Amino acid sequence: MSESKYREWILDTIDSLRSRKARPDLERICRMVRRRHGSEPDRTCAELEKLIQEQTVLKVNYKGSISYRNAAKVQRRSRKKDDGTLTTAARRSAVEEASHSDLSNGDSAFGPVDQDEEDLEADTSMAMDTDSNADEEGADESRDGQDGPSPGSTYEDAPVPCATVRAAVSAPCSPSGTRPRPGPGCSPGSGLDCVSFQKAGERPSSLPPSSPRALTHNDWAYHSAVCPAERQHPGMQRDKAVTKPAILSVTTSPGPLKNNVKKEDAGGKVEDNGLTSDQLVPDYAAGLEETKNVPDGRPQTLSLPSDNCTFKNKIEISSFTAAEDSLLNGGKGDEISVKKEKMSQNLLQWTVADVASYFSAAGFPEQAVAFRTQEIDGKSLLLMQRSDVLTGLSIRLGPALKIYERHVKVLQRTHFLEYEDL
DNA sequence: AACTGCGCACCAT
DNA sequence: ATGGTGCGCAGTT
Repeated sequence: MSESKYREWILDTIDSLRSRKARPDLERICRMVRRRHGSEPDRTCAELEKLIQEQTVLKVNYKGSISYRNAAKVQRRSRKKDDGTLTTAARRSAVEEASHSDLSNGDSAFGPVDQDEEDLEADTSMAMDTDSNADEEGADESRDGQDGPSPGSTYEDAPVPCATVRAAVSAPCSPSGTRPRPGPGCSPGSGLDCVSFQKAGERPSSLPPSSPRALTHNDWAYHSAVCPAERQHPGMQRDKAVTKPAILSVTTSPGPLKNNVKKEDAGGKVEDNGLTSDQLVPDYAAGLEETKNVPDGRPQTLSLPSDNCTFKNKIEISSFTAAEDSLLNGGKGDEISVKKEKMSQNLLQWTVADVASYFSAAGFPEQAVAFRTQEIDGKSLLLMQRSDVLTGLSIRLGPALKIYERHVKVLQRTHFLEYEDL
């Protein structure tokens, strides 16, 4: 219950700061939320993390510092102009495209990437990664059950990652000095630090190695969504030991699939990059760290066995979707089918949060909100019909069509096929 | 002291 | 050229 409230508060705050031409950074967001609603910075920070994970809020690195964006707005803006001019059809795609790109771009670069389906897929997969992170979120919010690792504090996790990152980078967080102080309440030296230090700009170099989605341009940008590692970050502390696994899982998702499907591009790095957002920043430096753990930085193909997390399933699903497309082009199906299996089974267990995260990750953060609002969980998703998606969610036709055709339908088909087989 | 408004330079497209 | 972003500073609460 408080979650939605926080979502509102935070998005509102971000909008507010933006309109004031002030950078919507952690400190300001926390402060404003506290002032307006009396919420403690720590809590705000934690909630913000969740929003980032579900991509309701995008964390980006802009001009050397971290900023937070209202995902919904970012999307729209990106091609407003075009919209007006284009035909309905065109508009539609434009919008969609925009959303995708936005997701990845996060920042000022709401890229007008109109590539096409391929991009979509790519984005999707990328996004998925994000989801994977959501680990905690899934557990916490939806609390499927078993997994909830620990009642722990979500927010605590954030700090850790940062610290990690910091270490990796070697530069302490405060360097820039631009920012007076880390965050209001969000654990001192925690997420904020990471951020600030990252902005320093050195990060880029460190990323390259293994980070799947190495950032390519601008600043190094990574984003929770983007970085697989992220999920770790949430639970990093406790998972520390499991760090690798997490990574793996990540890999499992989009990256791997892709790799599997198209091994051609050796490295796979290329693909990732494409998707990559310019400035999305993953809070969790964990990602980096993880990356580091893996010496060769090669895409770890192992699939993570852990089935405990719901995310994983999610990820796979998404991957699957993407993979499916890839298949068309001639990929290998074995792996996919396996994933498919997992995914379909899990679909029934998806919670409302899982569904929302899925669509956010798939490049439809704005529409994901609608799914959440309508309380669509995995079971409901299976029952959705075309008209439900197109008109029942009150979302724009363009995204709705794509969501139905590329995601809902695919998920349903996969799910039911599985059952038939069984 | 904290908050707000905004001109203007930056940056990406 | 266009448009988003946010620094830095002045005004307001």
